[in-house]
Amino acid sequence: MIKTEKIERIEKPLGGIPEPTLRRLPKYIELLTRLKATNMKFVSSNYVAEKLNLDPIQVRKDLAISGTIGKPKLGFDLDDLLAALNHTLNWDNLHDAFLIGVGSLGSALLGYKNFSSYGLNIVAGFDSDQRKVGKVVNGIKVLPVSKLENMIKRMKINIAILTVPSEDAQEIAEEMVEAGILAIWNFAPTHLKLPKDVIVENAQLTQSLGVLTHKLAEKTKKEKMIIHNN
Amino acid sequence: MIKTEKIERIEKPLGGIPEPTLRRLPKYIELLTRLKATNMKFVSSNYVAEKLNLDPIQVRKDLAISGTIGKPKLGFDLDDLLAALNHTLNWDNLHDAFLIGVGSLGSALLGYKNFSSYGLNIVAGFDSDQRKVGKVVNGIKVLPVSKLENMIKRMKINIAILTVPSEDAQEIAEEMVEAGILAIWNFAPTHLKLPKDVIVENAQLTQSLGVLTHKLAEKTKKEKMIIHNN
DNA sequence: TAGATTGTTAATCGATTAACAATC
DNA sequence: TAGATTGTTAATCGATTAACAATC
Repeated sequence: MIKTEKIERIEKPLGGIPEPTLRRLPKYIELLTRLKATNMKFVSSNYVAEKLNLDPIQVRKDLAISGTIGKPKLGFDLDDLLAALNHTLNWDNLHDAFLIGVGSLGSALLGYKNFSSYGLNIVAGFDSDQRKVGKVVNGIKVLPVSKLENMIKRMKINIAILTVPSEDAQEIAEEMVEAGILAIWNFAPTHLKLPKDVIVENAQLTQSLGVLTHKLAEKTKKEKMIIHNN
Repeated sequence: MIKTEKIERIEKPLGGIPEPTLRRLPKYIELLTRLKATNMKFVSSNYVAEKLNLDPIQVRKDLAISGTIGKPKLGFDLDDLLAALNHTLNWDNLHDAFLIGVGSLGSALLGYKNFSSYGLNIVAGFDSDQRKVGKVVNGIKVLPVSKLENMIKRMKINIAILTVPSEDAQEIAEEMVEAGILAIWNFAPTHLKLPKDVIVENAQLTQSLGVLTHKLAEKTKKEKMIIHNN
């Protein structure tokens, strides 16, 4: 009994930020970065809400979790707010990462220069295709996947970007977990079944596409109904 | 008064599926497709829940919205269920789409053969770079972006995949809306401000990356606390 | 039949929205 | 000061989870 209480008291403040809030933070960061470039110094929750089509109260609640305190009548200090939000997402320091699967998507990601703004530093690519091994794609070397486990251990890599075909994803993921990987950013459209202490985030391309095609069907249906009602 | 009531009665059943449910549907489809390949004929909500780390009750509620009725003791007919889920997402018929921005990510997407499983058929690419125009990338022709508006109108294209740099995204999106586009799948990490009847789905790479890096920070922090407590 | 599984109705939980006092 | 904006506390809403009856 006493033990349970203790655990709850320790864990509660840690998993503190609601995931919907967490998913909105990058939107704030993106907007604020744009505003900063125009030399704006303060920004109000109303302004942010209007630009992002959100509710001002929600914006204030969201921004509050970063710990920044706004000034009545003025709003939030742009620099402070940006720094705090970036810190909340852990985007203010770099994490080395491996990318596994140097196909067309993997190569595109290797070429994406902006990952450093998001705390990500890709240090090597891996592929099982001998023809790709040894190549340098956008300045990043491609190594044989056989060396993956060893390199994760040796370099103490925490983050893996998984861009292999669906069929190979589960197996490689398990290997990496074995080697001590802490987080996997999964681009393969398949569910990875791994120990629950491993952080898995799915890039979820099919998810957002599904929402889009479904909404489109609804919209078309609705328009047809309106026509029939006239 | 009477008018408002009428609108509500018409709209309620249309926007019926909760978005969290909608976002889980692709996961079900992916799993069921794999099971189908093993010649399984029936599947229970418990089995699905176990494979996807979900709650069985939630799975049953989710599957119910597709209209499929399960058989007590047996579960759901795999083929029926798959067909119904694909229909719910509108993945059972093809939609022509344009892709705008044939950079490395855009090219990677042009090469992605599986979009047809998701109801998507990319018929042309567009780019503002004269050197890319005229090229054929993975069988898909690249046209000048100056022709975009006209082609959307002429071919009655409903879906656009937007893979241009952030700075250009808003302007091109507005152009496409002008031309009558109904839905935009946005890969640019910027918020598009458009009339609210336009369907915008963000690929949200930064969102999922943000969740990952945040959770990683929490995890590391927690582990440090545990060490200090020992 | 007994047992497994579905599907529905009710309870709980958490996020969003509203109301309002505090403050520059 | 008056007015705009913040931040907190309460109310509402919707999704998840629980309980249980129905059925093969």
